[in-house]
Amino acid sequence: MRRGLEFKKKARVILVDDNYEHLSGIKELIEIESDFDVVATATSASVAISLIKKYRPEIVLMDINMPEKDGLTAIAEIEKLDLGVRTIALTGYDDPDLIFRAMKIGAKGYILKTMASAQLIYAIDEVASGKIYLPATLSSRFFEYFQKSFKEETQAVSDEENLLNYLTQREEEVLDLLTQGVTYKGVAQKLFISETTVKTHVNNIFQKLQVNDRTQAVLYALNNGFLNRRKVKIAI
Amino acid sequence: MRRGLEFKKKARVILVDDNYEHLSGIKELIEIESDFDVVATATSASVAISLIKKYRPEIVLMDINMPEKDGLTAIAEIEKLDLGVRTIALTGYDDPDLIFRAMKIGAKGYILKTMASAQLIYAIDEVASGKIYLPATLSSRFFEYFQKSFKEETQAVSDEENLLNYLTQREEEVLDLLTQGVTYKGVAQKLFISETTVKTHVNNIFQKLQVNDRTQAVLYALNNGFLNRRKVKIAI
DNA sequence: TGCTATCTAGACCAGATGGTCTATAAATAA
DNA sequence: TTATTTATAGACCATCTGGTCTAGATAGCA
Repeated sequence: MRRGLEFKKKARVILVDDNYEHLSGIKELIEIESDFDVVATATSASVAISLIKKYRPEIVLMDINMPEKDGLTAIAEIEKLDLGVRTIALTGYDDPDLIFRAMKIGAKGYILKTMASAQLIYAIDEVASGKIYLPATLSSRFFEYFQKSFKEETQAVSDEENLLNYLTQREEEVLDLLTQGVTYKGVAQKLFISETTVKTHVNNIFQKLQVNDRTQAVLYALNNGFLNRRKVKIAI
Repeated sequence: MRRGLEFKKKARVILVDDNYEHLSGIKELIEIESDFDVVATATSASVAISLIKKYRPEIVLMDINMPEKDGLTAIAEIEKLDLGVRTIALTGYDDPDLIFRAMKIGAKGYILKTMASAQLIYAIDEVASGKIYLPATLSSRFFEYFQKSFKEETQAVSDEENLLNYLTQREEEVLDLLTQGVTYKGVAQKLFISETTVKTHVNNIFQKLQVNDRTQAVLYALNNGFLNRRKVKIAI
């Protein structure tokens, strides 16, 4: 009874694991070691989702590695339901990609089955109180992955290689409009220049970016940071 | 002397903080409470960078809030140098946006000035040994921010609103090629169909996506998750 | 069985796009 | 001053793109 006397309602929990033995093990653990209320258990993701709709628990402990519908997809679905249910991913693997994807889709915690039972209870406690919980080791792994994918995306081309840097001011303005799907005629009107001038600029842009048409130019611009002062992509 | 007797080389540290009192305070703390070697200190980011080039320390403790060049920019520059220096951001603010940006550009840790000195030493220890360290509270804040920005991007449009979901299999294939900058002729060749058929598909795509030309179609596709099974954008 | 959706493809045409060449004015750098 | 860069714009032409209409083949559904 870690939390002892208190006024807050006991958090209700649903457990999901395709392994029945493991399921009852965790159930027992939680009931003995904490004052959380295990309102239901499920051995498949689809059953779990209907139980969640029925019981509206605060917390769902979801095994990631399950046949049929996997846990990650299930978590995504639960998040989409937007019932305020907070999901903790539970798995045997500390694969950073798994961790990243789980956190991405909205898991509020991620713990390993090999971790001590106290850590599991602590995690539920933290998540139930509105926090997001990742053990330090997993957090570290997550960030390595996070930074790595970021680096690959952003440092893929240096300033000298980024052909966008060779565009003139006016060419940038034209390209900016092209990336918004504006036609030549539209560009001409917006910039108060003739359509032929637009074409001249566009041809220069093509040459500088080494592309053959507007679509490729737009794609080049989007992929090479033309708007990336505001938005950044992360490889998944 | 937390680490006591050991064979590993003492990690060398450079401290950066525009406040000189604070700087010497931390220096003293590190020298008394740990066996790290403070090889240099700096009160500005630009001085820090030259010191880093000179001393090649393992660790840099960088204050984020400084006049002139701010700490985040400095960290980004240090990362770009690619000297294997591991930087820890040190600041008074637990603003999730700051944390996110720091981790994004490659900071290996982020700690608050208000945190206990033991935590600072622990953070250096962890980072020096190759890990990434974020205290649980900051990590939690980071993830909230991370998930929020993610949700905004991906759930901006529901499935029913996402016109991409109304495309047929074949139309998706065509659009996929268009988003790679392929011409109609190219699409025809790749899909082994006539150019007229491509045009028919493209026209249907335009109608379904309610756009007027290929560029707009490509933009719609990119902005509405056409590739988001692989790549995901995060608002910064 | 008939209805519907999907994929295929042709015809015809207007207009948009892209390629190339030339040329002028203004600003800037050598 | 001269050369270069940038922004402007016209001419000419081939090709690509997009709009509309028709239509056959196939598959699935009611």
